[in-house]
Amino acid sequence: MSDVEVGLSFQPLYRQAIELIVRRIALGEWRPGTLLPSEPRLAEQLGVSVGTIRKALQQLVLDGLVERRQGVGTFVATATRERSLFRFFKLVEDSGKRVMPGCEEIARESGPASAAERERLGLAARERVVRIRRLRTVDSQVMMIDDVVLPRSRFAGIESLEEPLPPTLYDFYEQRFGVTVLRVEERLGAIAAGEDDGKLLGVVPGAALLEIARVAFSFEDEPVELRSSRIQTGRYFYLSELS
Amino acid sequence: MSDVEVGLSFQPLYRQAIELIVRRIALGEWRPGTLLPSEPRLAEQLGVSVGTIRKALQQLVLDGLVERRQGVGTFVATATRERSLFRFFKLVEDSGKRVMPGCEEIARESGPASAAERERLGLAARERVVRIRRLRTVDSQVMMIDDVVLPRSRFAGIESLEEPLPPTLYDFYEQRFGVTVLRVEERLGAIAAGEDDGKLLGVVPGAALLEIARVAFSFEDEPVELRSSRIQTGRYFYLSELS
DNA sequence: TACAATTTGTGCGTATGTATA
DNA sequence: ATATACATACGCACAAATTGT
Repeated sequence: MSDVEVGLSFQPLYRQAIELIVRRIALGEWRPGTLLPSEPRLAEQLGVSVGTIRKALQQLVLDGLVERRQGVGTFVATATRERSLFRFFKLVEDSGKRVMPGCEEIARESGPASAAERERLGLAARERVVRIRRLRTVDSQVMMIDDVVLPRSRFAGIESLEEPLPPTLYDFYEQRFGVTVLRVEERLGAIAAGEDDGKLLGVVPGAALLEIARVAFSFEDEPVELRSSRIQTGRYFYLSELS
Repeated sequence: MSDVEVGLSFQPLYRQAIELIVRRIALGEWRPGTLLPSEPRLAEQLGVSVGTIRKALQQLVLDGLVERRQGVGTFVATATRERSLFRFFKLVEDSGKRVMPGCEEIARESGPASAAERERLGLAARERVVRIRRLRTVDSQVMMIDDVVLPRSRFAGIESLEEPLPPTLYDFYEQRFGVTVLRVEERLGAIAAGEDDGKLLGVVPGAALLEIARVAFSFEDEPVELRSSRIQTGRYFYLSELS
């Protein structure tokens, strides 16, 4: 076994391999969709055995960072529209069928970040954010209001794009701004509909809404998006599967 | 490679090993907490190499069915009170700290299963269920109402136990009835508090509540418990982490 | 305290099967 | 048909953790 002892923080070789590969992806050296070197090549480059590389890549598959196809190779995972939709979108109908809502953008503007936004996005004082409000519709009925908050620093110029943003944002973030969303945290609660939300959703003020407060994280657990969704449940549910 | 072709349904050796081990756990031959044979012994018993057994066991660790400790051995996973609490209990405070609520049982009775209950629990006509209602409290304030529905066939005699059931049920199910919960599905929505719930929770009727409708599954995806929780959010949130 | 036995964790190497271009 | 890539399966050696002597 090679000795790659690194001072106080010893790590197994396959962990070190994981970190090296993740770093090259995070730095943009291997962009989403890129074909990685084959197992023997990677092993040679890193000076470890093929088995060690295999173990590292298998872990990266579990983390969702790469995809492997037998006979083809290992690719950096991409946020396709399909996967972008269903990876983090957990709304289902009564029957259990996944909902695929339409989208209507009704506002987009830049402004100073609030204290709460600065804290949750890790922004410095006086940094600006872009706020986007969109209505999600099913059968031309509004079933959800989405409020997205983005740090302008990471999404430069997004506030002045002419066309409405596409329905699925994470593939758009990736292609347009090089921002990869790896993980989201959602806090769910119930709130009473306010005047505005009630009007948009077509419910009386005070009606019970499901609220999802999401923070999306990229590499190094950097928060890159805040999102608040308010949903008129009854026909739709948030499905959580735990094991 | 050994030929273990099984007619039309070929499976890799490590998959077959997984199935054999799972079966012995599901049948109760290896009960929770049991020390499994060592890797070499398992390999010998199943007639495969140690590496194949290792791959199988690693997958079972990911599935949460076994736990491995270096220098000691591999154990069938047990639903300890600790893990029973936090594995499927996703309520957190504003700060992100996990909530550890108290528990007060206020009703337990046997009755005929409704059509919906029969369907979701996979019961035959005229089968009976046991219904348990409990209040979950924080700082002597009721923050959640839990309604648990169990098939009497799997939990014989639970309706006539004298003492109130323990706060964490899944370890109790396991020790007392040999029922192992492997997975839960939860559907979350917002509802308006009714008269009864409002009184118990100390909120006005019509207030927004978070409702969690859970189905718990055991081996072979057999549903073994229904649970409906209604929560007064504001101070508490349901935390969902997706990656 | 020291030592030995046992068990899993890590790492290497090789051969063969299967899917893809 | 050939070459390439990942998937499966086998074997071995040593490290690290634990337990009992």
